[in-house]
Amino acid sequence: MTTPSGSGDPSPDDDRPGAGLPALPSVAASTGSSLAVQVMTAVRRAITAGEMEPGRLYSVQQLASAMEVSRSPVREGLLRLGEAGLIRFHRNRGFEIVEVSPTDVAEIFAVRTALEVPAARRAARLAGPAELDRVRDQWHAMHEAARAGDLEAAARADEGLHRTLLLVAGNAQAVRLVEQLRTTTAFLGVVAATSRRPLDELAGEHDPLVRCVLAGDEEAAAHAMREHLASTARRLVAQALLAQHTPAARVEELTARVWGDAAAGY
Amino acid sequence: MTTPSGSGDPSPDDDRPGAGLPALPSVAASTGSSLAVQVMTAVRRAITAGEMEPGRLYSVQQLASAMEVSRSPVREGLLRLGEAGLIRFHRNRGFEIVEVSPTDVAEIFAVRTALEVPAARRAARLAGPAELDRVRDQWHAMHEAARAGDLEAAARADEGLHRTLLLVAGNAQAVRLVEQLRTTTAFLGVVAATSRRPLDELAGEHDPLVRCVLAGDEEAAAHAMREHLASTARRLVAQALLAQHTPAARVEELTARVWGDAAAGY
DNA sequence: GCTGCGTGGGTAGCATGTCACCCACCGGCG
DNA sequence: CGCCGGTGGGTGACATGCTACCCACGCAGC
Repeated sequence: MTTPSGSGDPSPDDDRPGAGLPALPSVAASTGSSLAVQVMTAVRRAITAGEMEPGRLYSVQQLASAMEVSRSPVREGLLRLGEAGLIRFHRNRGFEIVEVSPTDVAEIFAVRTALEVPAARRAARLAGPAELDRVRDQWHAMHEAARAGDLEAAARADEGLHRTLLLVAGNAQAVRLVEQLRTTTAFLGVVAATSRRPLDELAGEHDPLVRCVLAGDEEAAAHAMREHLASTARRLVAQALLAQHTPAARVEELTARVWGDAAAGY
Repeated sequence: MTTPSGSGDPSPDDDRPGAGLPALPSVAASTGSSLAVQVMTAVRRAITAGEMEPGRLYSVQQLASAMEVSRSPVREGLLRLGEAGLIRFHRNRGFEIVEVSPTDVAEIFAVRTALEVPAARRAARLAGPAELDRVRDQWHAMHEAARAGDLEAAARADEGLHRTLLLVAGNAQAVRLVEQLRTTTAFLGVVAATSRRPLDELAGEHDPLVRCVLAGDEEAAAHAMREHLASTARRLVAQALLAQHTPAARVEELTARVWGDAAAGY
């Protein structure tokens, strides 16, 4: 049993599709939820960790034996990832990691701008004391995580902050959609954060936004959110261009093309 | 084999969960794609047709035998529907059709406004001759369908028109998200269209929008799109309120609460 | 040496078996 | 008469068998 790749056959050409696949983080420990979502998490982490790369074909059977579960939950989790656009299935051939293109990133942030800028404006107006406390808490948590260098915690706090603002604005659908978009750009973000050192900077970027929301200044909050998202977009688009081996210029041009009058019109 | 429910046992009490389930439209004919998506389509149609109603518990086994396929593709399709929010699973008890709440509808249209109004503006500016032709074609198709009283065709043309405008605006992610939101409100729309007679009216509502886009008048196109979406939102929110047996008032108040300054700010 | 075709390995998709679990029902006990 | 624990049916989740299908490789023919 175990993985069939372990049968002492170190064939020199590991270039054929799906030969290597370094032992995936066994899914064993986390008993919190269904196996399918554990598989989703594991695959996402494997992608961010660079253990699975785009352009290569993997198979359900392969992952299943690597994770020591059956094919059913693996297939289920992968299908859900596929629906989210993270992987793509090729009928009877396997699936591959979808490379997030710079255009995708720019589009995603255009959408997020359209949704989150008005949300920030509304949050500044509508937030009650309890909600403001929650915003403050997550803000502090983010700075805390940044100081400790804890990437994952910082990402969680960042997500929580944006989520809270959207919730306060009162649109649950927008919360859902933004969260969905976020998972697509997530690994890019992690890679970007590890390759550089903008953790403090990233946390600090939220400061004006949070301050404006706490002060109830609607227009300033909207402006701060727009600036924050634009900054993040530039960073991640550049990262995506880099990952594609494109001569990492054209960042401004790409974001401008997709955004257009967004920055002015919203 | 076949369905076990056909074993000549017309027990009089069909009130227990999931007893009835009138023979679902067998999924046999459409061989275009995987069984799972055929199941999704079939279930959606069953919901719109009123063959499956909210508040009642159904099961995978039940649907599988009704459609004469195995449980695997049914389960797969249902999970995807669940992720989209159309159905909700109750652990070890079955699943139920989720009733689309008026709040959901209002939120969905708030999001669509945020995305589609700028898209209309950009489409008016960026559309080339070929794209304008396509817009025109779909517009004509919609009027044609309205004249013929073909609900489904009209809905397709409507969707195609909005999709084209978003595509012209250059944001594929927005296309994807709007399409996703659309499937949620789809059955409500169908019900609304059948119960009243606003097919011509609905088609005519697109006229100013299309004209402005064709004329390249950005601001007018944006304004027309906003008006169109607001009108549709009012209609569907009212419909949702009606479906919930709520004293169908408060339409304005609900949309205003969710939209807030959206109508002014975008 | 180059091209066309058969063949085999591997894959996704579907069908079916199995299990732990939850809830409704029911009979006995207080 | 009301509460309460046993029990059985039904469910989702997972494991596994099976099949049509696609693609790469290799061999025969030119």
